[in-house]
Amino acid sequence: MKETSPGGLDEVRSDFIEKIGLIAQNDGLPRIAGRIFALLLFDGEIVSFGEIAERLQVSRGSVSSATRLLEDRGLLKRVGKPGQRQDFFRLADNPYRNMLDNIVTGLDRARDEIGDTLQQLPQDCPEIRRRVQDYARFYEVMGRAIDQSIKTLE
Amino acid sequence: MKETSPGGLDEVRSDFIEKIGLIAQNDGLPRIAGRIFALLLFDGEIVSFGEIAERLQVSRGSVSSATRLLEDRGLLKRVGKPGQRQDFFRLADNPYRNMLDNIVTGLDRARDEIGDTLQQLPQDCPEIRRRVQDYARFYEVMGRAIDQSIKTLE
DNA sequence: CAGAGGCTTCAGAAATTACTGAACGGAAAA
DNA sequence: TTTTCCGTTCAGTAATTTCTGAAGCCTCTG
Repeated sequence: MKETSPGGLDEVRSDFIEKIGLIAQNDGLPRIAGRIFALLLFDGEIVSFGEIAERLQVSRGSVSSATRLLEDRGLLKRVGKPGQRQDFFRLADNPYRNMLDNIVTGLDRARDEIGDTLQQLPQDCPEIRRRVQDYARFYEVMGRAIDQSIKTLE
Repeated sequence: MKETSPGGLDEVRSDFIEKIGLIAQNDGLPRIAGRIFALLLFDGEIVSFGEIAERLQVSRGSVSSATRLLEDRGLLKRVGKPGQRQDFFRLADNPYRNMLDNIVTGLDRARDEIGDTLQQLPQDCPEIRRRVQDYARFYEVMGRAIDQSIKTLE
């Protein structure tokens, strides 16, 4: 008996892929990017460009931009196969670590922007400065916490 | 000399408000919500419903939905003023703590959904299970880290 | 060199989300 | 009770983002 029985692995997989698509959307990524990530994560194999387009039923253009996005973020790796002209993809070696790095980068940027405001604030309004400082601290503390979790994860 | 000198406090404030509006948008919140939060943070005073609409040049409808959103998330507090029919707002007592709580809630939800998939996966595909488990662990570790940072912040 | 295969780019379509403004309902004031 | 003042709701509009599909370009193959 194959694993393609009704209510079996195939359904779990497609549910998973859709689920992660929504989570990605929630995190500000294109839905398709989440689905591709989920596909690679679930199957754990090297998948071709064309196969992604076919299995997810999306245009090649979408696959191109989504894979590039994921590649830039260090979530997947583009690999070549000898004798094959197509591009192939697999999960990056340390996708979660890279996700966390990306998050920390974003938090740092936010903190820096708030820091700029702080610097522009004259000394003679200490209450405002303190409130803005508290806000900056929020991003700083969260960034540090996530930075810490990178070590936990390894 | 008043603090309204050109290039002075007023400009820093409006820059700040716009900046936080964009950060909010980046975090998946309506821009207006971020602006309102920034306004209350910067001024540190109790501000009326009408004043928010006027100062930010947005419709009363937008103020209504954005303040409700921020209120639900525990970022601002709606208060009454004796002899005044208008609603007034101020920052919540512990806005950053509540922001972090909200983030942890979202992470927990994601982890739970992935956990559901894990439960549906038969035992005879240990590789898939391990990969999905790693993914769930990512959300779990991050959630714990942020939970930890709540204590740091207090 | 010609042809084919394959990724990328980009202009436009589709979908989602935010925002407005007017109508509504309720509470305070007169 | 009538009037006034406010906040909320909702239908429609605006703006943004995502996705598609065709044209373009490069590389490999024969």
